[in-house]
Amino acid sequence: MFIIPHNCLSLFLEHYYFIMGVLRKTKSVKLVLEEFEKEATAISVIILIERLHSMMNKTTIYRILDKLEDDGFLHSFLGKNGHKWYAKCHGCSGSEHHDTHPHFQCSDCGKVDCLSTDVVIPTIPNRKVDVSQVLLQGKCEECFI
Amino acid sequence: MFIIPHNCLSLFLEHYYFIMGVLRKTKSVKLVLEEFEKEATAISVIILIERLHSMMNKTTIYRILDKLEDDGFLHSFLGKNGHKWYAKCHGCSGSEHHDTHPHFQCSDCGKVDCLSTDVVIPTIPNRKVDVSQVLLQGKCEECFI
DNA sequence: TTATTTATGCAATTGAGTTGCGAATATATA
DNA sequence: TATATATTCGCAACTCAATTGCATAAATAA
Repeated sequence: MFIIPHNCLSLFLEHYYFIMGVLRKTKSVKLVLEEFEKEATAISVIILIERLHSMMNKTTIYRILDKLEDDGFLHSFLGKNGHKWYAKCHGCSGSEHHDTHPHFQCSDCGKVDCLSTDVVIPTIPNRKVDVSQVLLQGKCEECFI
Repeated sequence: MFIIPHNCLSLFLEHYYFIMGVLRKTKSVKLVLEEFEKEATAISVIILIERLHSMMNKTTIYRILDKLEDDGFLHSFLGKNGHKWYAKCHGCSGSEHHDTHPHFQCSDCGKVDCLSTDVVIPTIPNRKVDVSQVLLQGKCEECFI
């Protein structure tokens, strides 16, 4: 794995172009990647469309997010009302996603973070658990007085 | 709490009518309750609409489910594609829901169960966790060879 | 530069869930 | 039992996230 300095847009892009299965270096892909570079937290598709709608079509956004997830660059999950969110992956590849970490959504401001704290999933008799989706809701650091 | 024999429809209904804030004993409410009496697992709204569409309108189903949840008789959660599921509550009241148990969705047959096994949610520094939603996915007892 | 492949924009569509409103039905009152 | 009145229901229209098909635009290969 490469270590990408947090505010280096070009390296971040290069990293993606180098590692992943992108076929064309388009302006749209660059714009979407930049949003995730700027943002430490997760971003919902709705917010992303809102931010980028003057620069690209929502269909394009959906398609790029799909692709970035396939490539192991982003992972997706559902927020509290079933809407889709995306966040950067750490240590994932195109062939496998390693992000079974919980997500935390603030009930006040709506912000969503990836938590590094692990949630221990108990083994269930006679069942095989492949994926675990944990969404915690409450007050985030800023809304928690 | 009353103990309701599992195959006794009338007692099940009476229990609801006795405990809850239902105002009218309608045929529609009875039909929905009977579906949950028959079924040990959770039921998705989509399946419920499919089953009952010849007997009642989908709007009515949505409204009844809403009400039964308010009354603490059912609890709801989102399945893997963000669609709503409902299951019977155990030990909930109109004022408070006690079902923070995980749900298990089979990736083969799609069935969803409530698990009694508890998932321990770690305390997160500087945050207050109010709600935890845990959805596990894998193979259920029947699809697990 | 030109040919070829892939990505994008646009418009239309899908499908879960919601809303407003008039009609039907359950319960209360006489 | 008949009538009043409050709640519930059905229907149609709507909202909104997400998807699809197809013609056009843009990126890369030749």
